[in-house]
Amino acid sequence: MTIDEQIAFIKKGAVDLIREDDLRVKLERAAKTGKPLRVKLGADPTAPDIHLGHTVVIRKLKAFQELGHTAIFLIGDFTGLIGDPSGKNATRPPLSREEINANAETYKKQIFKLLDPERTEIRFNSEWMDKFAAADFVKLCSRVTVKQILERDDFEKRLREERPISLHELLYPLTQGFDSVALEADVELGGTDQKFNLMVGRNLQREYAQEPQVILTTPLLEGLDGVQKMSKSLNNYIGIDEPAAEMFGKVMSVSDELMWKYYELLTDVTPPEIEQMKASDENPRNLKVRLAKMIIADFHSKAAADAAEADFVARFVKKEVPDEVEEQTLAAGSYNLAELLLQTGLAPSKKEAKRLIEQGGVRVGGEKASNAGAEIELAGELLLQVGKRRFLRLKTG
RNA sequence: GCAAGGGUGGUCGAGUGGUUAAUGGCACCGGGCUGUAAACCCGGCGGAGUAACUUCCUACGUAGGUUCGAAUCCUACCCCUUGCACCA
Repeated sequence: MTIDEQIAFIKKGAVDLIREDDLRVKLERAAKTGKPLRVKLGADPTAPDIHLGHTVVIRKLKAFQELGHTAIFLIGDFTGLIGDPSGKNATRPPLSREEINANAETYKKQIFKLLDPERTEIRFNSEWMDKFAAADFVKLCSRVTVKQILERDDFEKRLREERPISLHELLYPLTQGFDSVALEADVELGGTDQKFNLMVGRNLQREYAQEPQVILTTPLLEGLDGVQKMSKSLNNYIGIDEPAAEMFGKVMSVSDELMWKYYELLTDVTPPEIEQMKASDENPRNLKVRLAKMIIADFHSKAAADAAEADFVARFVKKEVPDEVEEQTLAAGSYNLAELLLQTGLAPSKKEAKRLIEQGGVRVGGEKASNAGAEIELAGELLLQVGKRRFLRLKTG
């Protein structure tokens, strides 16, 4: 790839690139000297449960890696003690070393679905911050002015609204910025909400006589609802550990409109190709199927993607029973239907079981059940279905 | 420590003595329709028992109290937010 092509590849879907010229210089030098760039991405040490929203920026890290550069995945175990100021959370309870290590392992397991472990450094900022004496910290603080820190939007806003800001919150951007100095980062990635912190890193590096890092920010990805950002707490996310079939269904439930953004941020399809698809009169459903399969292939495999599609078609389009059905074994005999649903976990309570039956959502052996009090004779195999997507094969034993 | 405001079901948020398992939105579940687990429409959405229900139990921060009756009033306590004071 030429340098221009590399830049285009890196820029795709990004919001800020500061500065493109600096990036060009760095890329050219790396090409000439053969010395890869050090590209940093910071993460919280709290329970990692990566979803597609997080992968937008991770894919950028991957992009650099594919161009031959070094990915640095920084786990902010020290900064985690502060917590990125959102105006809401104060100091967080410190995690134990064991918890941090366990979380780091989970991170690795998840990010290596995308990244190449051979070319990824996993680092912790406690590595250098724990060695910081109070005097060192004072020195660090002397490198920036209060005014500079208060420029951060949410600080500025809180100040204006006369809401409190704890002193330690001001230290967060500073500490994160210093990580870039410690790591000698050439590039730092982050979501748009990280822009200020990334800029502080740039400024601090200048203070410490390093070449300032290039910063690249990525947009927040909307979740399945198409409105709010993808997040676990809003339950509108697709987790990268989810089964392929689950991912497929979730992607298919994304609106036609949002599908384009997913193409842009979650695949390597180029902007011209995306435009071409938009212009074609292809059924959007088929384009969405393609999207779903690409995403699944990243986290599972091509084969799993094909299987997920087949399963989806069978289950929702043809309304067939899927190939793989969970099984449970019960003693032969007579069972009250509502109780059976409760016992097998298909319904959380008897009342819910009755509701499901009354609303026509339950099938027993393929037949729609209408009587919640029905006695079911269990001998041999019996297929239970609740709704369109929950199946259970009962066996006697 | 003082003062003010607040703690309601998965969530947000009404309700300020009596059809209150508690309006409404969101989320979620089932059904219909469809190119889709989209949109839209319909139904449901604490639990238990019943053939059924104007049945029973549990629930509005915690513990008591007033009352025929309280999420709603009183007392104590806990927690959250904000301001002030103390300190400097």
